[in-house]
Amino acid sequence: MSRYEHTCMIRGDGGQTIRAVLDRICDKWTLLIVATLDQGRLRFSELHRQIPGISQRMLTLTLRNLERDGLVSRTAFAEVPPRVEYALTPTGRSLIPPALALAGWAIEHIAEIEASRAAYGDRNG
Amino acid sequence: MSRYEHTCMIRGDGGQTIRAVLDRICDKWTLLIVATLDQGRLRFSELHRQIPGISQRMLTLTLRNLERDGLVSRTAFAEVPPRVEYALTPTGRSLIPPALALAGWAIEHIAEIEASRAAYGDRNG
DNA sequence: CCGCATCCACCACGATACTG
DNA sequence: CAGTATCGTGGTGGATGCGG
Repeated sequence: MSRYEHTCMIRGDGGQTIRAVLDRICDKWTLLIVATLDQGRLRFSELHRQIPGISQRMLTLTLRNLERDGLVSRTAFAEVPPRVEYALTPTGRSLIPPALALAGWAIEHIAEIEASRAAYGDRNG
Repeated sequence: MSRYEHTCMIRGDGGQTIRAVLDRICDKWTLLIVATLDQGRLRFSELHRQIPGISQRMLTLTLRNLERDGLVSRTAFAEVPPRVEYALTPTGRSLIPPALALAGWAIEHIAEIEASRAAYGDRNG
């Protein structure tokens, strides 16, 4: 089976499936949160500390979406002060390997991509 | 080396590298175009036909960005009527395997994600 | 055939302030 | 501590029409 036939996995249904997932994981913070939770259970404030630049709002929103999609579990404790812990579900953990594949590609090629972009910017606007 | 240490590839520099790549490939059409070009050289109109739903504008825009980043090469022929062919560069081809990894995950888990989403929607708004 | 220009709707995201 | 509410904004992408 050629690689071209494999890419039917991507083009398959007109891109519906792949794009459904891209819409899910390709926002600004999702992958970062999933990678951070690979450490294990973390509290809201710990996540907030470990992910530089994220706002409370986006952390809350992204975690809600991840919970809704079954990638992250949320456990609230009835204490004072309140405590909430987040952890990856098995489905969430299964996202890590393909995410690492993508990250590996990123690290390997980001330099030449930016070089090409700079060169193109010189030739044009 | 534990998997947690691997995820440092993602969290590494505060997410700068991984997000630079996500910003590049996670728009609506990039991955679909790259997968389609895995067949080989294709003309503009052939791409337009093979990717259902894409507008001329977005096809042009996305191809320009891919060319700028060195993932796609563009060859224009001085003919009447005009003919332009697009093909993956080696860098562009190298994106296919990680993209397939992600697509594989998508196909494997999209059903349970949507089920979880539906169940969540029932429990809430 | 291939593409650019313009206009416009939407929404992801950030900043800020407030609550149990 | 762990959120919610509200407002403002830039950018993405769709529709349409024109140009080489």
